[in-house]
Amino acid sequence: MSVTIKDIAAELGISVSAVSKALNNYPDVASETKRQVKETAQRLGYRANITARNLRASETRLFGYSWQPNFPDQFDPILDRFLQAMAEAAARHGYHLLTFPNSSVDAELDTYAEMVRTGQVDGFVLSNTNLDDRRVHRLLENEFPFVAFGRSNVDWDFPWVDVDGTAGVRIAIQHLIAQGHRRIACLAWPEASLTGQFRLQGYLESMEEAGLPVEPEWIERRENVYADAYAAALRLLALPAAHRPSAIIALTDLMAMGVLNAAWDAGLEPGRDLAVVGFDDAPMARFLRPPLTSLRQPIAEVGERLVTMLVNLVKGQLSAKPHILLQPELIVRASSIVPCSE
Amino acid sequence: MSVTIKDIAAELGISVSAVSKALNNYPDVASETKRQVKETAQRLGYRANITARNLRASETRLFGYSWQPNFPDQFDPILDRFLQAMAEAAARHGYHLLTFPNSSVDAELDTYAEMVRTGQVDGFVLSNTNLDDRRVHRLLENEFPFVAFGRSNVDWDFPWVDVDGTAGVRIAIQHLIAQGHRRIACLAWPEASLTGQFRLQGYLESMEEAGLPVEPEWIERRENVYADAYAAALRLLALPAAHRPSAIIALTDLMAMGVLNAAWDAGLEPGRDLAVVGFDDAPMARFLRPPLTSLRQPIAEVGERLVTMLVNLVKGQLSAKPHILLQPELIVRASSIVPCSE
DNA sequence: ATTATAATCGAAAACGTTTTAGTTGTCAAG
DNA sequence: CTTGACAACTAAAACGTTTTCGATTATAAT
Repeated sequence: MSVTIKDIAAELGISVSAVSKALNNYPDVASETKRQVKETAQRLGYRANITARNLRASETRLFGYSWQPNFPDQFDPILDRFLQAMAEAAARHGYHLLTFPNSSVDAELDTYAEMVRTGQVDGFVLSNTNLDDRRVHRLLENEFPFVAFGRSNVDWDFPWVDVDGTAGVRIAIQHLIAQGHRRIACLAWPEASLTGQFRLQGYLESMEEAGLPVEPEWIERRENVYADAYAAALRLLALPAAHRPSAIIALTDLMAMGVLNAAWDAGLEPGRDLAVVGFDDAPMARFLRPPLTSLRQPIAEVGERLVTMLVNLVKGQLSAKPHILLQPELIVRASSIVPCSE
Repeated sequence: MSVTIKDIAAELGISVSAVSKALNNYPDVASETKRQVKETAQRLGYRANITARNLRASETRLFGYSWQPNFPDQFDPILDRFLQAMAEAAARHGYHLLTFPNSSVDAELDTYAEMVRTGQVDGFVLSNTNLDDRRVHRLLENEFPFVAFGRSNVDWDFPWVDVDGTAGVRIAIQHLIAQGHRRIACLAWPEASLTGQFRLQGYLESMEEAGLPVEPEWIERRENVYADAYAAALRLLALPAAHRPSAIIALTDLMAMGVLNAAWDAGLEPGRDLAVVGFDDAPMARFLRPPLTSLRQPIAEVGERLVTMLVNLVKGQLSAKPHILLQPELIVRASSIVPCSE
């Protein structure tokens, strides 16, 4: 069918091992032979059979990436770019990406186990990790190569890249304070989320630094669901005037959309009567009404760093487990630029 | 390292071929032996080495899916669910998905060629096909298995699944007409797009059927870019009152967002002063202001059908090339439910 | 008792590559 | 003339399966 190493050997009247070594630039083959081999390989259109090479080297040059389908009304605004960044970085190193969304944690764990045992991938990229993450635990246990977008337990030593949510929210809060806001609320996540903790911490820190009080009712812990965010925002806006926040930061653009609509429905104009900040800088954030100020994650860099880390890891060229914390960028738009009219 | 077929053979004192045949339920192996083999395989935690099996069978049980990164301000609202549907269907048949976004058509073609020759995948899934699609042309030429989300030249015989854009837009227009609208505009795509042609055809057909005139200036052909859609909508809304459309259908939700914002900026309230319909039913469509009426593509079914078709194709169990046309569903929301006040 | 038939298993090749351990031949040093 | 070093190559094993073909045994039919 397709042209193999054997065909080249036959063509030149030499052995297959000579051909293989010529193609792989072994030192113990004459440069003239190398030249001839490469020339014939080119001429016959030879391409090494990946599967055979993989069997020999017991590797697959494949990385697995799994994510969990979101709730129906949710969406992952950055999956697209994340996948692209990872796939491109992988291709640069001769790897490819195997994607397998799983509907549940258990299904995901099963798939991991299956892939580890069948040797289907050389390593994994995890995302949305959390405290006591079972995937991290399992892979550490099996000593299988992986990197993670996100942190987990501090005593688990594994390579990760994360975006500094604390610093990001601090920047956003400082931006709001600079515009004169003093009553700032935070639409946070349930305590179980480590990412949520980091981001909330940024809120608390910067408020305290600015000497601003934080009323307990300004912190709403909700799931990353539109309806929950909408309801919470309505409640915040219904507070008595002296306590009503003039700015709200939401930990997701999805939640920020709930805030925007709650404001409109409460008879307020977001961007004028209420400052709103989101997180993620989803592609549609700039098209909302008003355009949404949001924290942009350097998602392409995250993907690129993760993959190169993983490549080095499987090659054994990684002495310590790197921990990389990247900084988000505040993209200021109309939803937060109007100074607070105290 | 890991447990192979040889270990089972040694454990039971039989040959590797017997073990292999037992595991694959060959008829010429005693049922008692089968039982023992399977029991030991279970006990030792045996998993067949995929690479070895692939080399033997000269297949990879991998399907390739490539897509082109969108323009910066665009986003693919359905990539997430499409990938999920495909990956899950693939997993059910023992296949996995290799994803490799490419930045240009040429890069994509190169990657295809590379993968075909190295035998890295057993087949491809294409999407966003168009007339004279070079990918389709190449793969047909090489007789390499593939299926496509979308149609192409009528004289090219290949398996595809598509969503009936013509029928979809017809439903939407009929919905608008039923609400009393008579001046309906269409924010279409450049002529080069086959999908755009199909959808526009639905507009033209249903307008003609209803005996409604179509003024040339009601058809705006623009790229699928927010700014272009916004500008076009502003122009439509600036038409003299007698010619100004009371409803606009956009061929994408992204373009529909441009229409919504143009309406607001023109001092109109979309949903009350102007009906707007989009296409795709992006996840955020329901959260827009007002919630956007849109045509929902059965994207999960598209993905599932494509993959099962491809599985049958590579297995040679496909006599004719199937052509499947699925119907979109009109999701009616506030942006179009208020009857036109003529 | 002989032969045919079926049932069960094993030996070995094959997939295409890489790599180890030689093997040859040449040439210079002793 | 021997020895050793070196360059350039080859044979063959190995990776873990699957599958063809032949071998063995037992059973049934003649």
